[in-house]
Amino acid sequence: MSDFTLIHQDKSSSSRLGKLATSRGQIDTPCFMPVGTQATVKTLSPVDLKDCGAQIMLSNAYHLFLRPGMEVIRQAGGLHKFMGWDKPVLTDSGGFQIFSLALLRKISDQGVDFQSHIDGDRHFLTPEKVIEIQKDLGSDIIMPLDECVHYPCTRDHAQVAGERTFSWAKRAKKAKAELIGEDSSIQKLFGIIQGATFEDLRLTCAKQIIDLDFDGHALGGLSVGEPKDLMYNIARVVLEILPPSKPRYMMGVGLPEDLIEAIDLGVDMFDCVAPTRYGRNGTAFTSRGKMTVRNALYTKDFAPLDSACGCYTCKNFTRAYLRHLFNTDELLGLRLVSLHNVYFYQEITRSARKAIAADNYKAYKKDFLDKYFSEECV
RNA sequence: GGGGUCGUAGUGUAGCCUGGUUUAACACGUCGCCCUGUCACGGCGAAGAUCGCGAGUUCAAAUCUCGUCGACCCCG
Repeated sequence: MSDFTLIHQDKSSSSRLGKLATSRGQIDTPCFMPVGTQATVKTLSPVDLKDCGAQIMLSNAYHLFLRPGMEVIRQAGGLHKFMGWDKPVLTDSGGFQIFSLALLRKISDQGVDFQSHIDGDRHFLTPEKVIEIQKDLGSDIIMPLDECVHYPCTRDHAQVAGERTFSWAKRAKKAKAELIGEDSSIQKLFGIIQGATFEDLRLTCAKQIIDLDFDGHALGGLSVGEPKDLMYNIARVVLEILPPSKPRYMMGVGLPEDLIEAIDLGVDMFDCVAPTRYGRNGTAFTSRGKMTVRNALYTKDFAPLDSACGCYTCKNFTRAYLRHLFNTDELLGLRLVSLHNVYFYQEITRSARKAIAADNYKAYKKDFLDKYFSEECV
């Protein structure tokens, strides 16, 4: 019996409705995972997240390994207890940090020699070590160490990174079997497909990863600066050959329009810092597009951020008030807009699931994008 | 009446002593753009000032001199 159940395949698109079973509850897909790198989704409490409808959150093995360190997490009784979140958690391995903190690393086939961005201490991360860390974290879905490349990137470099990612995937799979066991109901291990923007490399990587029989498949290394049509094209090409019986996770994506596009192509899971980072920087995502909350335009605007939204922020506060909070550097502003944005993202997946169930995804998508990119602001 | 301090973008200031390297700087405010597996309450940019007004000195004045107007302070 698989932990992932494909409930319905939309007849108007490649979008799918599914359920992913974990020991901490089921996740309806398509789903969006708010990012809580430091064992917290910045400014939001677990109660806030649940109120938004978040079913799973993402955290990060690399960051937690450095701080507070695994001894603290072990003594706390695992990551869930440590941060007071009892729903599923997916942890990223730190593969992306190799990419984003590139100045502080040396990659070899054996692993990654990192210098901590916090105190300069050196650490050596291997595929095995990363599995061990995530075992101790106790996250419900764990990710193998991978190598992400920048865009643009040469074919040779992309090929080397893809091959290394594959060889690390094999080691991760083996380490998981040895350290945690084969039982996927405790912790699932997804395989990450790299290959940059080269279709043939992506397909090769995908086939290799598929053969290793992971619990799910992840598209890595996308949305790193490549044009959108390239990103969607690569996603489409890879998704076409992924087995429908397993969940597909598009790592680090994306903006609202990206979710809408990728769901159309058959992606089931997403994570992105956008709702929280944009929220902290004063941009709200609304059904009518992005809104820069601090603009003077809203000084005396006593409407909610989005009149179509049912979140706590929209039910209780006005644009004028939120603008005031940002203008005065009050912390509540960061929190209220982050809350709204996370709710908005959850609402996208909720309504997408409804549309898929009704075989109506294409119409839903068109309606969403028409409104989102329409010129009317209010 | 006498003496003094000060007048530079919407606001608050720097520059003035030791004129030119000033396309007059900075902060806040205003406006715009950016952020995609978070070293990120972050990053980038734009508009906005005939330097109170007038005259003089000088090759050259926000800067020196004189006058004038205005604000404030002290002494009568």
